[in-house]
Amino acid sequence: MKYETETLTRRQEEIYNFLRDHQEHFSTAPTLDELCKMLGVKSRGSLHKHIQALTEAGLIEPAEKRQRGIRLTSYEVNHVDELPFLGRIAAGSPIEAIEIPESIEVPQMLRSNGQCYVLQIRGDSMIDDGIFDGDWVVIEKREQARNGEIVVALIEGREATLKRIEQCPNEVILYPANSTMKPMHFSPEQVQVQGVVVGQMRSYR
Amino acid sequence: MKYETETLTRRQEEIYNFLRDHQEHFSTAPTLDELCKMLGVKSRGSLHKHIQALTEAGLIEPAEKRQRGIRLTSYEVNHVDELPFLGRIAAGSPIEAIEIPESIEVPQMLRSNGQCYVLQIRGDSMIDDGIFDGDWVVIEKREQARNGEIVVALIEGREATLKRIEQCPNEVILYPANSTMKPMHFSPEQVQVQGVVVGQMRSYR
DNA sequence: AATGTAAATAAACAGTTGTTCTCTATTTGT
DNA sequence: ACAAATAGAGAACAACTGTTTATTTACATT
Repeated sequence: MKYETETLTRRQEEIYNFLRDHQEHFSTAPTLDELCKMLGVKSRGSLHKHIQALTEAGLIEPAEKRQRGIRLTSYEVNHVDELPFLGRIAAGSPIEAIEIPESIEVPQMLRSNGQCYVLQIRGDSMIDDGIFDGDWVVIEKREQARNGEIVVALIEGREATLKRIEQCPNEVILYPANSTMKPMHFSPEQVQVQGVVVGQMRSYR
Repeated sequence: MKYETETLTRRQEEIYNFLRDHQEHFSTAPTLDELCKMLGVKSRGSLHKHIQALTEAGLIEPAEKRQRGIRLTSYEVNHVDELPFLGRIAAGSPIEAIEIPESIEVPQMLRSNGQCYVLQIRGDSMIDDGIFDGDWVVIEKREQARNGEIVVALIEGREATLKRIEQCPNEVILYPANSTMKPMHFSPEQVQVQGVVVGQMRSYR
């Protein structure tokens, strides 16, 4: 007998996609019987073989206690409502990118219609605007900003900071929201807007 | 045979409290066997009678599909992506409840394992703690708080506020996080903790 | 001393669930 | 055209789960 190939068969992929598409509608981990009904399969044993293959492929895992249904691996992580978590941002340094870009759950309310991503705040430079060390901010990727918006600004192509921006014809002023720091003045060429803050989240645990 | 009294027996209350205290630790709905082990009961049948009584009392409900464990009523509120949005809270007034309780999307990261709900902030009394007018806060329903936590406190049974709490044997101090306001001192009987802040969200649009 | 209630144990039952097996039909590759 | 791979049906099995019943123990009330 041959070793199993590590690629999925057509039907296995079909079933996996079904599980992915429907995982949101499962209140509890689905049963083989339930899945059979939904997939139109009449034999529990038939389905079991596919489920077993997917389990060995690491895409699925049985609910821990036995006899308690099947769920996708990292069930809650693959939610539709996730944005890429790109890294941490501290005043005066480049953005510290995450090696493996993770995902982070973000409610619809905290996003804009544009392309968004998430950064975590390092430091207290925005403390007076209610953005604290450790907070997550949702950034809409955008090159232009309106005056008064909080932006991810790249200074001299090196440092990245989160600041409130005021743009005049000949000058760009970045206001740190921290009474112990002073506004910084630049020429328009020195400052490049990378995105605008549209949401913020904090966990107290 | 007599009709069942509507009050719980000593043991029923004991078991109900156990379930309440431990619901956070259940990843899936617990089984009678599992509960037996945890409670030190050797017979599944013994426990079943108590569970049945609690179910009739409306405090517990069997997981929908049969053969899938037992959960507290409204257990799954914590497992969907939305939490009930109960109303707005302003310093010095009762909570302004929403007529029809809506739902609001809250990421897993911003919740605790306990029962949670969402309030929207009115006013600037927590501005120094980074909680602004219009922000949403995620509250874990809880009657006890640790010192330093931000709580929803009911004062004299009437006013509700969001404050940082310090509890001494003879005194409860509520600190508004706003330098223009002063800490308020109460006797322990005057202040009732209703919940603890575990998360916060803000939209900039 | 007699009685009733609460609580626990143990055994048994039926339905569910995951698993394994054999057998058959269909598709695929050479 | 033939063999291998894939897919499904159905049966059978053991473990688990909720439920019921009979029996015993402890305890408080009368």
